[in-house]
Amino acid sequence: MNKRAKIKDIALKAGVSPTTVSRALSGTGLVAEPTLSHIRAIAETLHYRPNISARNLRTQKTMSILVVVRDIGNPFYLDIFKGAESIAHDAGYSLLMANTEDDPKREADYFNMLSDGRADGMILMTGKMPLDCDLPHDISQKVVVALEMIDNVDLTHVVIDNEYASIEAIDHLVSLGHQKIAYIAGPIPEGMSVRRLAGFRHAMMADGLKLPEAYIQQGNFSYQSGERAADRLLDLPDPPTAIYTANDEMAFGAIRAAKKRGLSVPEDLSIFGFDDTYLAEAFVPALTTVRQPCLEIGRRAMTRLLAHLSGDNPDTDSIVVPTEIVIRETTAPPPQKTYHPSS
Amino acid sequence: MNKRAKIKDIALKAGVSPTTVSRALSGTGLVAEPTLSHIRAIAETLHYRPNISARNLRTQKTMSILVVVRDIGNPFYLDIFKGAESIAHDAGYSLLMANTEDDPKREADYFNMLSDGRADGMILMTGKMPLDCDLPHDISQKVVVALEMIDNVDLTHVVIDNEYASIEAIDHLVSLGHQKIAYIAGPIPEGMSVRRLAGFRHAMMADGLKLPEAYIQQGNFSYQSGERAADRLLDLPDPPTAIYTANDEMAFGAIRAAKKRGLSVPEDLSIFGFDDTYLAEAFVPALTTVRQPCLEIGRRAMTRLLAHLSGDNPDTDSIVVPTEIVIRETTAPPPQKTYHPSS
DNA sequence: ATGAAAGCGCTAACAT
DNA sequence: ATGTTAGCGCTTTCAT
Repeated sequence: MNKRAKIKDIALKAGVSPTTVSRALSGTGLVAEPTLSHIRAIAETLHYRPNISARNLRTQKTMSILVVVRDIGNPFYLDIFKGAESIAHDAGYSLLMANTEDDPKREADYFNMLSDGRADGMILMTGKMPLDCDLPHDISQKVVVALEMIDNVDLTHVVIDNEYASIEAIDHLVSLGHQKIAYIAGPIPEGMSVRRLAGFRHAMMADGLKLPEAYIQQGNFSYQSGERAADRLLDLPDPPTAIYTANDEMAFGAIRAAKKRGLSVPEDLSIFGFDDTYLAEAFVPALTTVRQPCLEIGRRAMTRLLAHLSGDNPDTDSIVVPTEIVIRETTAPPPQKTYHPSS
Repeated sequence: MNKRAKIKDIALKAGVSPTTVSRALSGTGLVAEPTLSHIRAIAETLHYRPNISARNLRTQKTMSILVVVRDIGNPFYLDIFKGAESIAHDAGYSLLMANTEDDPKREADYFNMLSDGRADGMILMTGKMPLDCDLPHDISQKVVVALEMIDNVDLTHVVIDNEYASIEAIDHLVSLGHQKIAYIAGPIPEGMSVRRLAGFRHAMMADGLKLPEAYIQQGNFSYQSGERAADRLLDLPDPPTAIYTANDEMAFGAIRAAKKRGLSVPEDLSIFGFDDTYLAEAFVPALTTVRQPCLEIGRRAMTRLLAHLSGDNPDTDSIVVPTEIVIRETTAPPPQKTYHPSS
């Protein structure tokens, strides 16, 4: 094996200048036909492959995009990755995994990578801007925010309408006859949790339902916290007949809490999740939930980012992708009034 | 905002040569003390950050690693990513997501990226080598195979002992009193599926149990296929009292099949999964399963790869990481039979 | 301990 | 349509 061929070698062998070779190979359409195919043939013979670092240095691009999340171990991001990856790959871009673990140093690191030209753009899903780092001056054309909103920044956001989603969910429960509906919220004051809670309050009010404060319990998105929150709810003197949760995992926890005390889901207690994660469908009983179109979020975010990078669309207006409720097996009309749960 | 400072600017301001600046900043220890801190101070003032493309071009490195999977949407990889990322990040490397979708073209693409110097190394989890591409001559120092084995290649493998894992699982079921144990396999002839099936057969034989061929059903790792396979098993004239599955999702499907026909898990039927995926624990009932130490697999694979890249350890001997069985709520002694006395 | 000079491989301005 | 020239910003001999 010799060393790799470079443009110069091809030029020499083809009897043209390196420039012509470069032009021929990158398909600028500025090279006449006989030369073109001649060059291509030689490149083929020599197994030519461009040196990417050299190109990157010259063009000031890297053809890679940072995808920044809090926890790379969270399955929720998977479809977003997948959607973003498919768009990026088609455009010749690669995805760089960026995992902040909520560590401010890491958050800053990844922004520095952007400034350093180690990546051309970023899809930011941590819900926060970093401290202590140089933001690129053209940040609005390099960063798209997805999933979690960040207030007061002029960046494109790709998000769902958390409030509307809650209204749809509650409306469905109400249409089944539920009046005593409780909510298990995510950690406050995180933006997403706050908005979903607001949506719930809003929906309950719009439907004219009573909402005792004890009907709002807080979890941290883990199934364990959902189980504990549901325990508190079911211990209430006047427990709810339906529980709406801020994510699917807490819904799974709530199902566990119900089963533990001999309650059937959905006969004795309805459960409504949020996210339509992987396995919501496989769960027994299959979870009724709000579907977030994660593939779509990933695609839209990447599409907009690429438009920014190519200068095709500098707008930073937000993109709201629609959610839909998916009715499965964990919701049903409330039980008839009895003192004891029926078997 | 001015344009970014470069080494030359610092050199000018510090009254030294670019060479000295480079040496000072990369900590080679070849610069005397007064100069050193002087240079550092100026770099700080100018917010100097090195141009990575230039460095890459010069050093022929990129400090990034390809992580190649069949389907980036599969949650199973998450902890492997996480483990690999933590090691890589500490060493200053970034991870490039590579998603093959089982497309030979993509598989080749990612190897080409390696050859092209777009990435320094690769962790390969697709279980196959690509066709139609130039493999780097020093491939054994650039590629580590994880999770799925590839036969006849001289590359480091980081894998679990699928056979031993099956033996442990079956032994547990046997110790509970089960004799009629069926298996839902993954797609044959994929390496992983073949090995787990072999392990199951081996274990059944070792325990002296009868194994009718109908007790081995095949799925494709989806929960739906698990449900269908379990249906076939439970329709048998002499159905099993325990089902062992090649992954957790198919186990969830089997639980669904059982519930559908009014069978309780684990009272009427025991289910034993494989992987200990996310949610195995949250499932109701919580799934008894074989835990694959994915974080560890990711860490070990990356550690070895970095050792290869730095030349510290050129060995390609395989690394076998231990599994363990996790007993939760889906396994119990088989139901009593009036005419079959048991423990 | 520091500097001068060369060059990694590519592409883009500016000719012709 | 093709060539000439220059240079992206860094690191690394090789000299002093």
